Amino acid sequence: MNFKNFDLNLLRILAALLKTGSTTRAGQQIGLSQPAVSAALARLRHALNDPLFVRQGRNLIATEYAETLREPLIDLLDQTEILLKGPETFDPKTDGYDFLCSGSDFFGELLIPHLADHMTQHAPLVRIRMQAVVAETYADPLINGADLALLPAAPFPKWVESQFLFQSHFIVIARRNNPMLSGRGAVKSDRISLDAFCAAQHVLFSPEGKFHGYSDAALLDTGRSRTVALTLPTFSGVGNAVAHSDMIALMPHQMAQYMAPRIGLDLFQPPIVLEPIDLVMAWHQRTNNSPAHRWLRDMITLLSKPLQALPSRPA
DNA sequence: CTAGACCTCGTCGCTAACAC
DNA sequence: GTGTTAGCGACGAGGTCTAG
Repeated sequence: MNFKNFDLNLLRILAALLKTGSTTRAGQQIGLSQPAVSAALARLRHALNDPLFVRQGRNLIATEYAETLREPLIDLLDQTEILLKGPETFDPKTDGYDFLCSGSDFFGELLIPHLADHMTQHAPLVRIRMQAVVAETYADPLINGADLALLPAAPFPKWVESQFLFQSHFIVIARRNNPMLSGRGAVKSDRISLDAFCAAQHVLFSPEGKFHGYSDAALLDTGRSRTVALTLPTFSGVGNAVAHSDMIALMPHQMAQYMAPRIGLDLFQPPIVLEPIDLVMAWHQRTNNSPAHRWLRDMITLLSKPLQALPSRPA
């Protein structure tokens, strides 16, 4: 036989014939008419160079060769069916999976600890590698193999799926009793004056090391500008730099409220209107139907809900 | 009940045009 | 250069009918 030309669909029909011993019943079992099964049997006989079945009264009796095929063929088809179906479920209690996630320390500080807690209790065999965002475009982590990227909403390519998680407002952070601000009449939790904002040196979160953030464009609309003296690739680095200097920074309100009591920061409303940013999770379309990936996305969605509830005005 | 004759229609492979 | 889509013809699977 020539395996290259062999129609593997005939194996399904042969298995049905072996099970039923009748072209009529085999057809009923697999959804073909009797003549169609008969024709398929003729093709099988020609391809395998064996009569396969000999008619005996009202039944077809399998030849010795056909009998040798019975068990391995049925096993093979059962295994093929399981293979093509793929995993239908993911049980985090018993199934393992290694995920690669990409996101800033904003997520590392505020979201991942809750995920870690959930993993120890409910998903002991799941492992997550969290990598920092260092990317030219937001789709880069997914191109480079990340299963999930946590990042600001952006115009993603068609092959990227995304889901909104929560919104974040930028607020100003400064070290406690920063003389640059207290001398200018700023009161904690109040709106910082535009003059004080522009006079201060700024720390900027920028994984790419750029000296311009999205707030600079908004500032430019008012005809003013600021001085970015330092950029850092992590929000915790920005917070610490501000806590140990007279520099100030803009920071997502959830992160600022998390860090303020820990390292001694005062929080202020910015002097200009800054549109809130949408934080999303993004993933490659190829993992849309993966039960394991869906479990992870559901967990991220669930655990990020408290972050949406945090008020944007400092207390 | 099987299997051959004949018919219909879907699929496959090839080519060309087009988009990126 | 590569991938996608449309158009076309050839082929074959599967249907009905029917003889054995």
